[in-house]
Amino acid sequence: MIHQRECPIETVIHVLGGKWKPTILWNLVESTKRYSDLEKLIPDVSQKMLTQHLRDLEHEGVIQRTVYPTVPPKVEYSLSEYGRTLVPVAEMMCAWGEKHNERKQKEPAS
Amino acid sequence: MIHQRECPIETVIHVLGGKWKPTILWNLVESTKRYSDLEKLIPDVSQKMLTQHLRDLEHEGVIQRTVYPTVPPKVEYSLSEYGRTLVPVAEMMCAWGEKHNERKQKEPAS
DNA sequence: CAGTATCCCAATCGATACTG
DNA sequence: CAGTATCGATTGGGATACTG
Repeated sequence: MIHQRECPIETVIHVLGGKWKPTILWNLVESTKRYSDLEKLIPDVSQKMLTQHLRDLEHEGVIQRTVYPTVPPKVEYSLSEYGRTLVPVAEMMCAWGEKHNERKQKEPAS
Repeated sequence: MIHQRECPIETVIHVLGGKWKPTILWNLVESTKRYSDLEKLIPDVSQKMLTQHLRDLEHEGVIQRTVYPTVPPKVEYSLSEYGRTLVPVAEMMCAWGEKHNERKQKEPAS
């Protein structure tokens, strides 16, 4: 992947743009969650995508991964302080998205 | 494509998430542009993608397409009033994206 | 001028099976 | 419990050629 991002909007889309990334984010806003919690909270996500998205978000510094070296293993995911700076952006996107969805329902023709 | 959008963030990503869509949007914020203007302003976009993205944005109601039935044809694209409601959202995304890009440059390690 | 049409490659995502 | 590995289907995007 080329890491010249002319447009910073693409950066946000890159960070948030994965099928389950927004959902993961919302779930971690409330509180820290274990891997298995996220699996239950997001029933339709495959293990592959959940793991991949968690790794991506971790790499971007948005979430933190904490491993407890116990048997069986315990891994917790939480929003980092930095990740919380993304929340207002996500909320603004969410607000526009909601209005847009309503609008599209009202005018199927145009 | 399934049009159930559980998360409205995905809606925004769907509207703005195409390789050249943000760029197209920025170019239309200033003023109305002709198809050929956009081709010149965005040299790396292929005709296929430019046309496709313009159609997408038009379908979402973000831009307006005006055809002048002259020979040769003249087609103008402009941001709709509705499309302008998306600009503040895009700007907020842009601001976060810029900071994020700076951050990533500063800490290549972690 | 403003597009279409076609072919092809790369990335994304899902399903399934397996493991420290 | 928390993953990894592999395969295959779908989608996004680029290159080229052609048209009302």
